[in-house]
Amino acid sequence: MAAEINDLTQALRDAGLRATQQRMTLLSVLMKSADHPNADELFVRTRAIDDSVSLATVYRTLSALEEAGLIRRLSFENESARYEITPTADHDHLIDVDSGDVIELASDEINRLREELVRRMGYEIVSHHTVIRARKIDG
Amino acid sequence: MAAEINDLTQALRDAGLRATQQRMTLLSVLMKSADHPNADELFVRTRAIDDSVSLATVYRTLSALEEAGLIRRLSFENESARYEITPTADHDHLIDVDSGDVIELASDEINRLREELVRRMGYEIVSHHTVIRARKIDG
DNA sequence: CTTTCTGCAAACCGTTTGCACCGTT
DNA sequence: AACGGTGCAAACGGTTTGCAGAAAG
Repeated sequence: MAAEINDLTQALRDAGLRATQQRMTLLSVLMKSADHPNADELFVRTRAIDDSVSLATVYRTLSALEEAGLIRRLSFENESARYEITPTADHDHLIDVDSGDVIELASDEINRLREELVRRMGYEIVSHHTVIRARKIDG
Repeated sequence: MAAEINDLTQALRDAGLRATQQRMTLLSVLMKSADHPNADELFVRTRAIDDSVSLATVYRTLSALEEAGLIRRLSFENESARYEITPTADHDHLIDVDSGDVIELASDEINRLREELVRRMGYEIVSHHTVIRARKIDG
C-alpha cells in the first residue's frame, strides 16, 4: 500500500539523485497528496514528518524531481506553482472558481483533435496544458 | 486606420475610467502590438511615445483595463504576464519552444468538445486557456 | 473643487542562490 | 575521502502599494 523506502530510494537513484532523508520524505508526501499542493504546503506537510527540512530544500528538490520527470509543475494564474506526481495519462485541470478545488480532466478526443490541429500547422507538441476555470451548475 | 483619440477616450470612459494621457498611450501601444508583450515591454514602448509614463502606472493601468474586460492577461510558465487586446473569438496559444514566438490557435471543434465535457461534470466554463509548447517539424 | 490618477521609492512575496557544514556514496 | 545535498540568510525579479502632488471631470 504505502510506498516502500526502497522504492523511493530506487526512484531517486534512477533519476541520478542521492537518496537523502529530505527527498524521500518530500516525495512520499507528494505521493500521498490527493490535491495539487504548492511549495509552501509541501514544506508544512513535510516538516510535520521531518523537521530538518528547509524551504530551500523543498524548492531545490522539486526542481530536481521535475527535471528528472518524476513530478510535474503546474502554473495557474496569479498563484504559486503547484505540483503533482507525473501522471500516466495526459490530463488537464478544472478549477472550481468558488472552492478553489482542482479537478483532473481527461479527454482522449480533445487530445487527438489538438494534436491534429497543431500538426496541420507544421508543429509537433512538446507539452500542453489546459486550465479551465468553471462554476458548479446548481440543481 | 489608427484608432482615433476619441475612440480611446470613449473606451476608457465606458470602462468607468478617466481618459488620461498615460492610459491612452498604453492602450494605443497595445492595440498596435501584434505580439503579446509583457508589462516591461509595454513600459518601454509606451515610454518611447510619452516619457511621463512610469512602470507603476503601466501595471495599474493593465489591471484596470483587464478588470474592465478591455484586455486579457496571459500567464505562461516561468514567464512574466503577457497581455493582448481582448480577442473577439476565443483562441488558445501555441508557443514555439525554439523561437519563443506566440501563435494564436482557434478551434471551434475543440471548444465545443471541451464545453460538453465540462457540462457533463456538472460545471459551466467561466474561462479557459490552453498553452501548447511545440516545435516546428523540419522539412 | 472633488476625485481619481500618477511618479517615486519602498515593500512584497514566491523563488533562487552563496556559503560553510553535513550526509551519502 | 569525495562529492552532492543541506540549512540559513541574503538576494532576486516581477508586481504592488503608501504617499504627496498633479490632472481629469
